[in-house]
Amino acid sequence: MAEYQIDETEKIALQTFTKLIRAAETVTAKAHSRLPEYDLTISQFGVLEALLHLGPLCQKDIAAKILKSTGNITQVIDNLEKRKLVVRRQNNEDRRYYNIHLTGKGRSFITAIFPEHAGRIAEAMSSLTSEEQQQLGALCRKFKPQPHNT
Amino acid sequence: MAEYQIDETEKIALQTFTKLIRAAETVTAKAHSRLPEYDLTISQFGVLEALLHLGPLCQKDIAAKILKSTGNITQVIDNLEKRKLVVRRQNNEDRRYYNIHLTGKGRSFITAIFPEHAGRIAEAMSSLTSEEQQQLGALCRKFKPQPHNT
DNA sequence: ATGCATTAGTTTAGTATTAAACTATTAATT
DNA sequence: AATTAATAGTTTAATACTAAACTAATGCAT
Repeated sequence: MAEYQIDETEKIALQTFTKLIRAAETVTAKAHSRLPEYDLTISQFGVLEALLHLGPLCQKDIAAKILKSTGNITQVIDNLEKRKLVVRRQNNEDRRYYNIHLTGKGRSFITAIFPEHAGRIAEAMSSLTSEEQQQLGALCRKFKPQPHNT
Repeated sequence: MAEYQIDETEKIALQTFTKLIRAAETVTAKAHSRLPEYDLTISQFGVLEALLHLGPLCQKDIAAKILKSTGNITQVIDNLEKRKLVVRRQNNEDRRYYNIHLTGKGRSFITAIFPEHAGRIAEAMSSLTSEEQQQLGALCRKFKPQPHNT
């Protein structure tokens, strides 16, 4: 009986795990399908979106926000800076930090494309009613992320 | 009123989307944290697991199963074959196909490590009760995946 | 039968990503 | 004040992955 319990619990966990991963993959694939048209990677988009909604951030915070390594962020910011969508500004109180700001060009760019993107996400999520989405969100919130180590 | 509805719907979709992605990321990070100790990538593990539970598969089916491109599968199978964990066997009825088989070594290897891996997934999922997991699974199942194009 | 289209798998070239070693700056300890 | 530790960001080397062009085999059409 106890053995059955253990096996059954694990079986449910495995099945749910697979469904969760596949759902996430399905939805992200749809949500990000048009980013190449804007010449943006998912990470680049994530950075611009974060800066738009949260204001200037240092690279470490950006890394935490979009779940990537700081080494990767260096390159993503490099690429965005080359296109003059963002700019690095060294913090004068603590010169280890660079605060990353949207440029005017960057702001109008992300402002212009964000609504379409949001619409695409909403569409990708529309397999669920808003009520179901809230249930899903409530369940997902119970997984506490561990801080990234890099 | 209609306008409010639209915005509210989209807002919920965006929030839920973020939570879903983060939950998937959190759980996979925990679940796969020890794979490097077995000298396996996530994809390699996925292939071995699929072969163990589903029997021999052709590369296209493997690609669909682990959500990667066929070009990538070629390389993953190459690497597993070098380590003599799997073997390619050309299908004689249709010689375009290679059926990928676990070797004896591959089978005992994956059989040995799978229980630990399953335990790790179960642990990662243990933020939710089995009932909650089943609710989560039921919600996730409503997202219908689109077939991969490559 | 001969060409056309499709399909499975491979190759190639390029990109995103990471871990780990490194530099530069700041904070803490003695 | 001097040394040590911690922190933000960069660099380096390596890997996983993809898209797209390609090869080889099969099925279909006229």
